[in-house]
Amino acid sequence: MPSFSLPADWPTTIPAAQALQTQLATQVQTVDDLPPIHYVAGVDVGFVEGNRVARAAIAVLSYPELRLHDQSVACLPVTFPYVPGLLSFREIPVILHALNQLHHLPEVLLCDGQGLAHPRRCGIACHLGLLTGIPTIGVAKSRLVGHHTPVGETRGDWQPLRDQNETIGAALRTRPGTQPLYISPGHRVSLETSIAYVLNCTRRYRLPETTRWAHKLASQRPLPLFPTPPENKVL
DNA sequence: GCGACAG
DNA sequence: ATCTTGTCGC
Repeated sequence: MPSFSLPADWPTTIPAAQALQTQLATQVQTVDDLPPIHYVAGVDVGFVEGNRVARAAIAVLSYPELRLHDQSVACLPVTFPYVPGLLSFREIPVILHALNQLHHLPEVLLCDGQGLAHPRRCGIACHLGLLTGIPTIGVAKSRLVGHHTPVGETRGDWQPLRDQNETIGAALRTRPGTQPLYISPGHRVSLETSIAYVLNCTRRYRLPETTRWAHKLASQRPLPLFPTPPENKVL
């Protein structure tokens, strides 16, 4: 079993978190450096208890069959507010906890959110990739930064997502008649390869099967340890 | 000052 | 993210 942990100097303030992202961005690798892929995983985080507790779920699927192979769910009190651009500081602690409970680590991780397509080029996919060494891809349902021309209507059509005169990701049509997904490299994966994996993990829905499984697990009610016995009402 | 703003 | 019923379209 893996044992990833937070760095000792984990930021607790917004300025410190932003400074760390600027520094981490210099270490992000956007050229392909992946082993042969046999397992792909999706990560998702949900909130319960009135947003006071974060629940992370990871679904590991065989590749390219996309059959569920391993899974884990972890909970942790929330310690950082939601601030656009600082998502990783809110979600990574509980994600590491869930990763540590996996029996089999995937060779690539599809994250819910941006990778390179971030104001400081360090979205949650980059951050998680740097902390774990696992190749990561950012898969977001909406845009954080950057602009693009209209995307074609056919599955697989895409347009570069640009910001400050550089390509930071892609708006990808994974299903006709729905909004495009925003794909960007996390760590150790190129944009072209990121797009290919997202398409290969997507069947008949807008979201990849990895993300759909993780979302399902994260929003699922935990099974009671002691199920309520059937009542013995006297009628 | 105003609009934008992953989950 | 989460709160929530019905509803439009293939």
